[in-house]
Amino acid sequence: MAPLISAKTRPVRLADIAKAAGVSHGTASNVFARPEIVREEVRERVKAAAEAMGYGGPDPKGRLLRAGKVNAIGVATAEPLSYFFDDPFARVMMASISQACDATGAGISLVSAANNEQLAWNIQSALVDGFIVFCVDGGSRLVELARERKLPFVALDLDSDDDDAVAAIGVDNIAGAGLAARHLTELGHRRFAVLTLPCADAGFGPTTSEQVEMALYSATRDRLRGYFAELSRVGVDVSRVPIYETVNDEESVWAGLDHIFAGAEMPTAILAMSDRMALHALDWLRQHDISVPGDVSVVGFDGVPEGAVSKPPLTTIVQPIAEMGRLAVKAILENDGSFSRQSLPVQLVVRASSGPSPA
Amino acid sequence: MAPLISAKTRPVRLADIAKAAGVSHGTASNVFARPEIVREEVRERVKAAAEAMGYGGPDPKGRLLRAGKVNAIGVATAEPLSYFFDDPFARVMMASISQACDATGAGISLVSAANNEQLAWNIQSALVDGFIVFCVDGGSRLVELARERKLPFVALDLDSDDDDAVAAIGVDNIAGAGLAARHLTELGHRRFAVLTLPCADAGFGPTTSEQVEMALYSATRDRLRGYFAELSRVGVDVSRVPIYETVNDEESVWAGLDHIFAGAEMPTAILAMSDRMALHALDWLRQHDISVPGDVSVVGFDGVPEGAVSKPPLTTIVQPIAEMGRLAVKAILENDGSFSRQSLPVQLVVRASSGPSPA
DNA sequence: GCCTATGTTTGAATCGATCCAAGGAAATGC
DNA sequence: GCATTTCCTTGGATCGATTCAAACATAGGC
Repeated sequence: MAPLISAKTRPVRLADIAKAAGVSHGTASNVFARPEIVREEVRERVKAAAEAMGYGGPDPKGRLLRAGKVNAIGVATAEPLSYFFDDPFARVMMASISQACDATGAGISLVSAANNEQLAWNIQSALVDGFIVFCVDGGSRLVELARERKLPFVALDLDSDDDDAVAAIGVDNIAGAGLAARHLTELGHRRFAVLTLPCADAGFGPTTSEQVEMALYSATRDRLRGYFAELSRVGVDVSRVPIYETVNDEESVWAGLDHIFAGAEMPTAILAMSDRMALHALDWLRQHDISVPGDVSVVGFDGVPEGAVSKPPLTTIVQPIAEMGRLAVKAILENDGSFSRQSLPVQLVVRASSGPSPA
Repeated sequence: MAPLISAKTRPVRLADIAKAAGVSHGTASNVFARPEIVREEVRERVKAAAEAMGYGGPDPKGRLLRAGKVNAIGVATAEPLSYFFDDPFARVMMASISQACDATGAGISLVSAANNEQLAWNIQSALVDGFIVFCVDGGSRLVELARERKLPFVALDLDSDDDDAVAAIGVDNIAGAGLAARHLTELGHRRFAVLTLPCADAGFGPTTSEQVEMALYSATRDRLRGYFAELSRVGVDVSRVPIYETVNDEESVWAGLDHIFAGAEMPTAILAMSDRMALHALDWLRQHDISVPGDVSVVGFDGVPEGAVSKPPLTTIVQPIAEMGRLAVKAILENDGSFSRQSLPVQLVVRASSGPSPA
């Protein structure tokens, strides 16, 4: 049986087994890296020495420095690590990113952190060949940090205000939001409420379109612009449309609906900037015996799989998530130093959560 | 604006900016690692040089070699990478692992591969301080590879047949399966069917208990043993209980049920070795207008959150997934060279998918 | 016996940082 | 003015591998 590792002993190095086998370290290295070029007798001797000394194979730490390439891409977000496994949008995106990575043999490192300081350090010290940056929240800071590493990186989701030196893959949020709103106005809705993604730092509550305009992240701004452009077009007074800022979780969405439906004029349609919020909204409405789409219609944004099987199935704006993931990985791995910004089309998918306005 | 990276130019090194700023590399290093010990005037000069030359900060590749610690743990599985985001059990487990990592500031590297050869290389070259090994399939090979790295590692799920030099965290599968079976026998069921996890390499179809006994992975074996021990106890002839091997996806589960319900004696109860299979089974039964639990009861295994909201909610054996994740991370990070094997308790959670036997 | 071709092995250089003992300069004490 | 302390800076050693030109050995050709 191989000797157990002890916490005390210094790990065995290639040089140690080279000495033990009486060969140079160059030869020892070849035994592992290019076994075919070393004479069989020597090869066996080195391998035997390695076995006897409990050598764990060439340490990637050493190899890495020489080789330069890590062969892994980092996926970064300002959320805690568990975001990757909890959030429906993130999961679908990650699944497509991982497929692209599998196809090319690249690994994935999850980079993230609870607090801001930790995040900076984690990005600075991540062992990766490039970053894919999830711009859900705190996007600009994240982009800034990633850029400082001078490694290839792509931002997921276009920031229309960003300068063009940032490679990005995203969708046209204004057009998508417009599609969602138009779907509802065409169904006759005139009284709306909007659930927005986080704008300022961590907090939820009623907000205004001026505040949303200052949102850190452009998807939030653009989606509101898209909604309001369409609503204005049909004569809705957007200054009276309640906007509730959430943190994209159940608690804040429910608080938002408590607030919205406590108002004098109850909306007949809810525009949610993410499917996650929309799904939480459906739960709240069901619990309050408000019929969807009889009393209230709900339209989400993202196109996560859960939306297809919710009760009722969710009308939403579908992003080509798989395509975005594939393009992002490609952009990192085939990085040629050029920056590119790609905008992908979105699609309105009508399901059962939206219907004609009551009244 | 900082100069753009070009694919051609060799990246700037710490030594380059030290030279440019007219200081030693030692001092240059201190500017980034311990700025407080270098004189302000010098610090600014070096920082200015760094900025001017487009230096991306100390390369973690270099630091790593010196420091020795990666500060990341690898999570390995023999499935493709997307398994981490697709599979409900994996997701819950990963969420708890990531929480534990966040708490300690460690990163996560996903290690996996489409094919076996690639997998070996990926494990050998993963830049991690230790491994958590998901033993869903091909477990023993994975454990072998991880062990060869001589890094701390923990297998998730105990393999009762493994030798004791492998640290592992798992649940008592025999007892858990017994609990599931007893629940059904107490409800009066006597006609059963079993859906098993993969036994041999990739393939699905009817199988036998002898075949399952040869399953690569002990959880499969143990769960069947647990089921059959209980069924035998109440006098069921287990040799006549149909066993269908799936690959834990919708297609193979549905094929299994097609097969099982085509038989002469339709079962009144289905024992599924994972919630994922159980949930697919519920879908199949609903589509075939077979009432659950009126006609058929279904009991799963794992305790994933989806089971609580399925139609009907799933009776299952709940594993303490969060606890397992936390312990696994702790075992890696606080590795003191000792091996430990921990078996955690499971719990029967009765929901609406199980009821009294008809007839 | 000399020259070439072929196959192995060697040892120095390199990757990019951090650490540390030692040295130098300025400030303080007496 | 000399000794002591304090504060910065220096440059060599180190982390663990890979790579490559050069040295060496052996065999074969003539």
